[in-house]
Amino acid sequence: MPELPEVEVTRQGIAGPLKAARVLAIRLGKPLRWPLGCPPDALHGLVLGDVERRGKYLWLPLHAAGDGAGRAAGGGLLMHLGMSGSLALLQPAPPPGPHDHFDLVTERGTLRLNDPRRFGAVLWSPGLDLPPAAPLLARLGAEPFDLGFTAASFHAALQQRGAPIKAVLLGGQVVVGAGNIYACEALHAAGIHPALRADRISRPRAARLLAALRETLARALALGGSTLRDFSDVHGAAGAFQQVAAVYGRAGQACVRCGGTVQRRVQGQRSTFFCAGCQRR
DNA sequence: AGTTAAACCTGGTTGC
DNA sequence: TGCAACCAGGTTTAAC
Repeated sequence: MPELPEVEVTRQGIAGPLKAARVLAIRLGKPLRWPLGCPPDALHGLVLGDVERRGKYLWLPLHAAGDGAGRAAGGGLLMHLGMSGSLALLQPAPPPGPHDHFDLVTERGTLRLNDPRRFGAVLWSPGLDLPPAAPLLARLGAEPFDLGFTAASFHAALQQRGAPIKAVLLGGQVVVGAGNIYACEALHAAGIHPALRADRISRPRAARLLAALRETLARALALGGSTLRDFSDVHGAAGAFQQVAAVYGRAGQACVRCGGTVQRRVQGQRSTFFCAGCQRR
């Protein structure tokens, strides 16, 4: 499910309610991508701080109760929603279903991860800048809404890449946040062919692509993300972006901009949707 | 080094 | 109706 907008919608839904909540218990379901990395009991009594997002990861800081400015005790949970994960904040929490694989029970509700495909992850790390979290985040590129990330730096990074621009966007080593839906949509909005080599994109077109990516992600965020199958926000509400997608999932239909036919092709073992009429190499 | 395939899983849809 | 094949929002790991 989740690309940056869906993860950010999730973060915004849980950050306020969980702030300063004390952990009462952990419940584990079937295995996720990695083991938790600590005994579940070790989290009892820890208190949640401000939930952060890095790329498509969520970071839930946890510190010892009554730990004012003293010890650097604690760490946090690094969470990823994988392909089919979503978080819900439940109060009270009903009995877990067959795809509910992680519960963080707090005094202010239960944060529950539902993930049918189990590509998601919940990982304890003593710090965001320490293993095992650090090596996972180290490969990530710039945050798309970071004001320090400019068209010039985007263009410079693209110059180092010989892969198709669609693959570069998906890879997340230049800029994070775009998954298959928003990579397709941003490229369409920018009028760039998905198979164009990244290092052949001119400075003006790179600027246009960065602007298109930001607009696409911001619009999706405003619409609560995309719900293709099973994504929902923490209150169970579906996103609406998929209803306004220009190319994603629209193979064979008319391009909303030029009237051409939207094509589907497989690129790096992922479906790419684009319009050959108005997306140029 | 850098790109491409395989792997991790389940479930829904499509087609014979 | 049954069943096989294919498809799906992601990322790591192994193989060219």
